[in-house]
Amino acid sequence: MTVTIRDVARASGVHVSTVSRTFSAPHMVNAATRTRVLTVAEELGYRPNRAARALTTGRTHNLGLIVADIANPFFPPLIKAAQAEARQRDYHLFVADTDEEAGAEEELVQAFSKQVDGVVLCSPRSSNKALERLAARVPFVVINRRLRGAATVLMDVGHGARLAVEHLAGLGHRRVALVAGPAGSWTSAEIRTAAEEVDGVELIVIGPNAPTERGGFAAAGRVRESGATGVLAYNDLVAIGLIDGLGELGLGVPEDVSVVGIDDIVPGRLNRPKLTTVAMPTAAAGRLAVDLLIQEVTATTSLETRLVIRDSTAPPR
Amino acid sequence: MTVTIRDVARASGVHVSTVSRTFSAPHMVNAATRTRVLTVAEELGYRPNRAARALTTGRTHNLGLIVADIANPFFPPLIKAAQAEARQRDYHLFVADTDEEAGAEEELVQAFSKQVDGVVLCSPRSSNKALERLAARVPFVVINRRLRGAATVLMDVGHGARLAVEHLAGLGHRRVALVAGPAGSWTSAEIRTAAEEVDGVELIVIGPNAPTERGGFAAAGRVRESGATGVLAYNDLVAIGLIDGLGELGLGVPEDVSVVGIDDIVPGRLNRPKLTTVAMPTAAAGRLAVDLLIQEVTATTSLETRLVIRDSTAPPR
DNA sequence: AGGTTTAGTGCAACTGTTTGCAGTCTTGAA
DNA sequence: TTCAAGACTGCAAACAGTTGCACTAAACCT
Repeated sequence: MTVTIRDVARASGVHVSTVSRTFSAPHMVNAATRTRVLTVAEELGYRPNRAARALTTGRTHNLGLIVADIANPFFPPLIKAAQAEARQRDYHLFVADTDEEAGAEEELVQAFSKQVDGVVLCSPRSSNKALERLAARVPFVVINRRLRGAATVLMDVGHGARLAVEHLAGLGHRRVALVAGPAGSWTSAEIRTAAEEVDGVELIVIGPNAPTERGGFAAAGRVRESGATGVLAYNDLVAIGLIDGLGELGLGVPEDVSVVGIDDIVPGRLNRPKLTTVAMPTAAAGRLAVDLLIQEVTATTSLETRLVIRDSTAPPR
Repeated sequence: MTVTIRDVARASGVHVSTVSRTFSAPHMVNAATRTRVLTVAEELGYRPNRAARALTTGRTHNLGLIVADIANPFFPPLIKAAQAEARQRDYHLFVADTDEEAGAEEELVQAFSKQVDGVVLCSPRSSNKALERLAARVPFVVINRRLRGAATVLMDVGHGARLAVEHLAGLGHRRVALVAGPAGSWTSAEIRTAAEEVDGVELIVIGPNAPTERGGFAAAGRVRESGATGVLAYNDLVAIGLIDGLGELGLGVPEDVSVVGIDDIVPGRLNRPKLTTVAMPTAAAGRLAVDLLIQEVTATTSLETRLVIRDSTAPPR
């Protein structure tokens, strides 16, 4: 029923090894034979069996991608780009989701290990110890986490945060609130130190907060009390929640207070006012991670972020 | 380096077939031997090689999932659920994206075919002919498309649309606009016929429109001209765009006109006003599709939709 | 006691490809 | 004309498992 390399060999009068070579090392076979084999293969509808190939070569041409939550709007563009890049290079991509549990990461990598040539881990929560253990099992690249010895792609949030605060300063804001993320978050720390570096504005840090819409909503009161006219939120979800919360308190955005988010997720673009935000190069990160994996290079890359100015920022009253 | 079934066999003094059986048919091996083999395997860090297993059994324990656009907010919850279900049943899930091109579907299934036990196709755009051709290659189940002979999971948009219009009618709206989707869309037709069945309201169909925010935005003018006080949009993106467009024309939602969307995507929940919408059971659909695939049953299922009432609907002036 | 079932295990063939090695046949150079 | 060097191609042994069949020994019947 399923047509194998042997069928093709028989039908085209050559040995299986020749058929094999016309697919995996075409230059080693005579042009005439090659086209003959190719046409016969086409007629018979032959497709190489990747499992068999994997068995001998040890390479599966599969990659794994592990993220915290597929449904979190931050990830889909990254997944999409990674998938596209993989496919273009004739790889297939397994996607898995830890549901925000650190333990699941290790378990997933284990499960993947015999089945992929490498895995990309997005913002892994596992300890360094655990990650080193995994490195022994399967090559991987991490996104958004510093980890020496491993291939890494970072997005330079710090730079983006600085741009954001400078943007606010440029509009004339002198008191800027930073609605921070969860305690212990690398990103949150990065944002804070960058924001503090900007001259000419007084920075009030509010937090820690949950990295969600509710977190932003809940922070609205303290933002008002702070007297800030501009605010940088930990991410777009927080920004959206904050704008909502400020609205409840009778403060309009951007008339009364300017808000800038981070991430540039779809809901921010659809929000009213459209969110001014720091765009994270998630697609580029996904692509790059896949490339690094396939080419087996260990490098640390830092991707530029940029500020997208939309409607949630304006000069202060 | 990599530990195989033979290593385990040698170390535990049994034949490879016994080791094989302790993993794939535990009941066929004596309890004592089984535990011995198991502990030895554990010590050696043995993991069955899925490629080799796939080669002999013909089953890969992999599934494919093909959607139009991973980054479209409609899909991630479905992908997430499908992935979780697959993993729970010891399957891995390839995710791929056609980027909205019908041709890519067939190509992708081809590419997957030797590598998966089945694939789930979400709202496939390919012709019936093409799909039948694919059915010969690999088992599949389709989501959101009627296709006789294939396992199918449908979401009953029609019912949801009816509920939506009834909701508007119940609030007192007598003139309701339907901002339809693209011409030739099954969903759009379904929505329309269901909406027309509701008594007591006059339905004005506006469209076809692009199924995007811009499509909704562009339709705002015609909605105003129609004199409708309530509108059912083709989906949440259209609804969000429409609300924006109505705002530009000086019409507030829900004060001046009520809007209900379809899909219940995240951006709708975060919108202001929060969108009243027809919730599609995408997660359930994803789970069910992989179940059907794994159990190899050919069934046609129709999943209930429900109306989620939030802030974009109110009684007319 | 003798025959039959049953549980547990070993044997070896098989899955579809790759690849190092060896052989054949041209070609080109000396 | 002879020899070396390529260019192709065939051979057969892996790769890491699964599984039908045969075999042994113990347990179960009459």
